[in-house]
Amino acid sequence: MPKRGYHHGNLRQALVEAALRLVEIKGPTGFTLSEAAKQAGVTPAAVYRHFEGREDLIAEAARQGFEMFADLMQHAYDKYQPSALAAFEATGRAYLAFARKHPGHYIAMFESGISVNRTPELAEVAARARGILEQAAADLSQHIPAEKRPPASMFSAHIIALSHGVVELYARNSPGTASPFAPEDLLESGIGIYLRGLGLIDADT
Amino acid sequence: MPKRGYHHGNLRQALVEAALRLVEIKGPTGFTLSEAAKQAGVTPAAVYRHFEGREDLIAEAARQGFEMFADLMQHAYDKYQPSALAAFEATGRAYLAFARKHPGHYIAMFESGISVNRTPELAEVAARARGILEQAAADLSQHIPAEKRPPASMFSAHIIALSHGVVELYARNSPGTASPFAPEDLLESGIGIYLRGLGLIDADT
DNA sequence: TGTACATCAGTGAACGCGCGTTCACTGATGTAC
DNA sequence: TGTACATCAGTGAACGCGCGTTCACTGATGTAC
Repeated sequence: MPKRGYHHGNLRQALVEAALRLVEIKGPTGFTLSEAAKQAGVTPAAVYRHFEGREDLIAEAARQGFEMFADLMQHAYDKYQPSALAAFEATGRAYLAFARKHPGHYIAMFESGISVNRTPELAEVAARARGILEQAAADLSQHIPAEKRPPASMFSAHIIALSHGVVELYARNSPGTASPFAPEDLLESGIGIYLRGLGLIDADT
Repeated sequence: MPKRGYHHGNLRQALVEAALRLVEIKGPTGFTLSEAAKQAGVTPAAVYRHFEGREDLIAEAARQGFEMFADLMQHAYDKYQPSALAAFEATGRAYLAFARKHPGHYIAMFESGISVNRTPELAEVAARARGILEQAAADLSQHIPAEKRPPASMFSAHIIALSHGVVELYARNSPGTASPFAPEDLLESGIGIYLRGLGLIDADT
């Protein structure tokens, strides 16, 4: 029974976690293969037993991020069924919550410069995450009169863009860009106004 | 009459432009002082006659970007006066237009990792740009009944976030992230729905 | 249970590279007379 | 207009550094008998 690997135990995952820590603290540029190896208590060369190279390591960090992200989305979506509206709002909130809770993953996914099409696995899990938001938007779109109904994937694109913008501009510790609003409030109110604009919630709230 | 500088003519600006080109083509990481110098036909050491170092060079590129950005915003705002609504919409559109037209500047400003508080000049011009959007939002907010009027700076934050999100996620040449919508349409429709949500434009459009 | 062997995760040294930065210099340009 | 001088933009060589990657190796672990 091979309870542990050789020597280190689980170096592969330790390297991913070191990379996440680096990227979180020092930004997308701050990650280097050598430093990640050092933090995992290992020689840079050891990394090549588990990854093809620098890019492959950060891509794995991003993949794990998308996996968690998609799970979180799915959970938020399921939890508020069968209300299309509540489910849609919840997936939007889950976006920001994820960025707050897992900044390293978020950076690896969206700011590290790796392409989502780097590997089929990465593309697949990213598509899964996007698919959930689009499903929520499609559910919601049922409640809009067919003749004035814009495409559902447009809704989700709007919400993703708004969420991403809030994260990048207001939820980062950019010194001096301090907004008087908490990112959560900003996103919540923005989504609220948007949904009112779709005629899906009352105007007098 | 010193019509030109020594030797090169206007190395300072040539270096800024080389940096912009690099950052546009190879991303925020792709810029190096040495490469910028090389592209300007000059030794890396020459850069130090005009800038304190690498950071100072990219910061100047960002500063010039914010200057143009603020001018563009101001122009969009002025052009559609006295209609608060048209002016607000126009500043939103100007955001995306700027990102499209000056990708190098945009990257230097928002993706290069330099802080807007690096120098007072940079902070000042960034504040000027933000101020125009907030003014447009404040004008607009006059048209909302006072008792149900959210703070104006919240409007502008929503629009900035949405615009930034659209740029980052849909207006970049990220292979495979291709959306079925043109970024301009996405932003236009998003702002439209948002303004409807504020009760500022008719619901039946 | 004990021993001989095979596996392979991690080592340590080395590589070539481009980076940002420094320094004494040189030589083209502008200026004073 | 011509000459001597001062200025200072850009040079070229050098630096120390950390990077990603390669390679032959070693020695701990797992396995066969």
